[in-house]
Amino acid sequence: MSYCDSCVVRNRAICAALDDDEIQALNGIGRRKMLQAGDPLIWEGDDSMLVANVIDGILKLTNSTEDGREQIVGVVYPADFIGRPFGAKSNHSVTALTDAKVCLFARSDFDRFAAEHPSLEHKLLKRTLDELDRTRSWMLLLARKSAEEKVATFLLDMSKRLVDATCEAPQDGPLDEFELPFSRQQIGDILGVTIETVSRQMTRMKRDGILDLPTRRTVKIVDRAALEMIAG
Amino acid sequence: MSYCDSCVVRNRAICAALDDDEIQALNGIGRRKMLQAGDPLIWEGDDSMLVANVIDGILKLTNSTEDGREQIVGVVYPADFIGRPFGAKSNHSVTALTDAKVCLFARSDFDRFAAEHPSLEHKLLKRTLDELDRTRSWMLLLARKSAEEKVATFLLDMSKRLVDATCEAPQDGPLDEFELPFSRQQIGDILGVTIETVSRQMTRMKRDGILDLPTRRTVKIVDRAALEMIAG
DNA sequence: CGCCGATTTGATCGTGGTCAACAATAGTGG
DNA sequence: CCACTATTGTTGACCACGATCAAATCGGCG
Repeated sequence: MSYCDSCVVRNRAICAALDDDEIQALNGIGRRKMLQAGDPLIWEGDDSMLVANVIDGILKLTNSTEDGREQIVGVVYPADFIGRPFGAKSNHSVTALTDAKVCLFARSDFDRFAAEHPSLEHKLLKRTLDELDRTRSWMLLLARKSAEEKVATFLLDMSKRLVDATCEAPQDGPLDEFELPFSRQQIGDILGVTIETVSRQMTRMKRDGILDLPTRRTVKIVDRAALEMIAG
Repeated sequence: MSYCDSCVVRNRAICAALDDDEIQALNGIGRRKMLQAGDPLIWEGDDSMLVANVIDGILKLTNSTEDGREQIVGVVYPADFIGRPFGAKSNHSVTALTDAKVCLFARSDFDRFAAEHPSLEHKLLKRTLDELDRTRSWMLLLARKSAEEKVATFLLDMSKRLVDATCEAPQDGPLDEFELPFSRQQIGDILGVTIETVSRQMTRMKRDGILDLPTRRTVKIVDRAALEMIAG
């Protein structure tokens, strides 16, 4: 009997590469951990001792300058992988944005296990390549897009990414209404703008009939075509 | 007899994971290709049919908006890997910045070969994880740093990255004088600023005695400490 | 209801973009 | 080797977007 048998991400996380015996072995070196919103998991610059799979919740990866400017460089969702195997240093901090549950491994244990299970490394490689592509696309947004384009692109991205996180029933298209898992400050930290700019852009889109904002965290996309036009 | 026997990156590229027999097999599915500065290798949005190892030269990876704004999302040097194995689409264009030599594979051939050679995938995974870390660190620069900080950070990065590309004799520390492999336009495309801004920052640093700029492409770091201070 | 943090709104300012002219260098042909 | 041109880089004037500072308002929670 192992935790993994009932794991909700058993078939989506990199664990999907493993058969039952292998899962059993992996289970032996991992442990579950609950995090509350705001809890840090890894600190930038620390020795990288941990890796993890996200079971539930959303976490952010951040880089900071010495004088305190922060940039969110990645957001991880259930089934995503966290941490830096085969490396000595963590280059970014990991912090829970919502209450979260992760499956935690000592890096050295994981490294050893991975080296013996090529199919696991293969899945991790595919995942890492995908993440690299996504990250590179985001660079174009950070460096070249206007505040308006950034916010529009962000909202469209959310409406796609939150599909399976939001509802039990599988849904194919993007969501037209969803709860933001981020505060305005965090949206600013993702887009590289200030909270005031995020706020102004969103209220302007509401005024223009593109969005509806029933509550602070709820977004309803009224005119998706217009939003896509703005996103560029 | 294979090309690989005399390959200058044989021991630094992912090929280093392979023994002589395996190299022989890989050699069978690859071919060499020369590129001139400016030649495209892969187009953004194309079906991803190619992957490659860089043997010599420098290439850029770019993303563009529909209206023509371009962002360089990565720069690859000798021994680096190019392309998107196990995926359908290329998310960015690849173009030679200098004359270059690459070792080219059909993606499907490479995918098959990689699946049979876990040690190759392991090297590729480590490389991809490193590249992801580097890319994420660059996001902080793009999103949060001032033009002055961007240029300073860029020059310091160059002085490290160009060490083994520049001179035959191995040198440990960063270079204090080097040739930029980029035009002002390309530097702007890397940093997410305009050519005028790059130019102004560099001439200001020259005026302040931090740099010397003997020719357009030559940079001499006179006061490294000051440059590091500015880079933040 | 009253408090506190999050968000919105407003006024002002500065960095870096834009547009334009000019300078310097590389490239080409006589 | 020099004249001519094309390309690349520099400099200046001006402007706009988004940052900053400040105040008002909203919303959650005891």
